[in-house]
Amino acid sequence: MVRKRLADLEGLSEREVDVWPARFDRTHSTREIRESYGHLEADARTGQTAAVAGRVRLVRDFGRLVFITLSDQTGDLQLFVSGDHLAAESAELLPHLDLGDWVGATGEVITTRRGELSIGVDQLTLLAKCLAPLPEKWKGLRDVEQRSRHRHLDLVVNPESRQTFEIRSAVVAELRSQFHQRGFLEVDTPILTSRAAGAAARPFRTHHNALDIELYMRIATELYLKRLVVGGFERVFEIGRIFRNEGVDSSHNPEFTMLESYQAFADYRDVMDLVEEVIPAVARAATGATVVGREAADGPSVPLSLEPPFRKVSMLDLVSGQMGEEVTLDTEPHILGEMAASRGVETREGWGAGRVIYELFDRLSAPGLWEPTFVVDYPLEVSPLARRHRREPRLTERFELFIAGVEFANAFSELNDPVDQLSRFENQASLLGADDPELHPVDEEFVLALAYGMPPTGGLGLGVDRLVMLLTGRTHIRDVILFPTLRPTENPLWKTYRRLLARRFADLS
RNA sequence: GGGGCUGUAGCUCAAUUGGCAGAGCAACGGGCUUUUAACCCGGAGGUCGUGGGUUCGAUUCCCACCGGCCCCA
Repeated sequence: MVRKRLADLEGLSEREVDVWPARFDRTHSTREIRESYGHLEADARTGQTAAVAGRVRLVRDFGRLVFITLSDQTGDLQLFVSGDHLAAESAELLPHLDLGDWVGATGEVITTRRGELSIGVDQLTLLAKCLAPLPEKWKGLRDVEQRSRHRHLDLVVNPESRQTFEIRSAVVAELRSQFHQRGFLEVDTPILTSRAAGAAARPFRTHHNALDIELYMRIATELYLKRLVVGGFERVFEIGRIFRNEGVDSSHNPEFTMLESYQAFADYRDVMDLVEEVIPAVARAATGATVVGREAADGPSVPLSLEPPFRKVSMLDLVSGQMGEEVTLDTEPHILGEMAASRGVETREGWGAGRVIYELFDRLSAPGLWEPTFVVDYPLEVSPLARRHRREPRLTERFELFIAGVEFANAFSELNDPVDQLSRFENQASLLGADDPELHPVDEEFVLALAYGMPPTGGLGLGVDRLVMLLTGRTHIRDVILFPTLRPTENPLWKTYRRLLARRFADLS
């Protein structure tokens, strides 16, 4: 097949047709044609000439008359190609036209007898040859792995996939706009760092040759951004790729996109207000609504409102409700341990009440949080970068936002006391165990920065990929990342193609 | 880490109680001037994921391996 299409191409170039033209003067997108002429009756002529360009998706060939469905980024349009009206050079091209070819078409805007808006083509130009066969036209490309692996084909044949990434672009654009509007300075902090810090996660390691040092790809942007607040940038944010050397599943990709923001003189209550404004604004900008359809695990799509105010509930109240009896930081550890064990939640020797309560929350309560919910006041042990709660020092001023059982945001009143911060870092060692791969050496530069004084600050981390999933109804993160991380494989087409293309290359030289 | 499912033509999928491998679309040849996933006729296309084992015979049964999907931890 490739051989035949290459032969077509050679045949055309021998007839002095430019088969790889450098440009084409398009006058209209297919959408513009539809918008300007969509109202026409059947069998109409407009006398208006237009030039459109796109990929050949369908061909209905009647011999002397050919209908072509042309597809560009904005939609589809029919080409009406009658042998009687086609310029001679274009007529030569027609028999060599294949599904998938990029063409330009010039002619009158008309409708057919059946009323289909069309271009009555008199000039047809090959813009680029499709040498490889496109996926099947009915079912397209279904296999989820193939769709991620060959994203270019997925985008050609699956319009809903194109739409997903258009929404993703709108989400990122609106996030950026929301933070700029509020006076946040957008910054870029290092991806290659000398130590991975700011989260509990395994980093990717790499090596810098000239400096001969180990480098780690960032697992968070948090510590750098807070150093900028120390430096006097009172509002900063970064939308950036984060890398965590961990497993891949429906909500985790080794590289993903996170927004982090920090604002001086604010606490976590202010950050809640911010999130309540930003999330609905982004939803409106990206989808036109603040209600999304979300499929329950075992049921049909249920509408989910993103309109504020969001529910606010403390972790202790939530866990108490879940357990059916009051749970506090003073609840005896063995009682908490029994609660966990009787519900199949594993705990470890030496965990304090806060750690066990967090585990109960994470395993039992969080998955059931359907409507947008701020869970507030996290135990100190699981929040090493958050300020102690102003009324209960064993808790922190921290919240996470849950929607449809998934964590979307994590935020706190930032810890700015360098003494407390250092002791928290050093306690992590005893908590995680000295050989835990998620344990990182203390970031000295960060602690020293705090020693110069960081104003009270409210910080936020927001998962961009998960937000896109929510707004597009996708349940797998790989559906919202253009090129998700995959095990490399050899494309079975490659051997054939390489041989054929190489032969053609040899003929040319 | 545990469990379940899965890999067959370029794509989407069948079939086989172990006996010549099937369809639609795409591609190829032919026909057709109003189609909408056009239609009609014809021919072609396969390392049945890889490697072993059992068997007269394995795509099918068994084992291992390589991918992938889902659920649980």
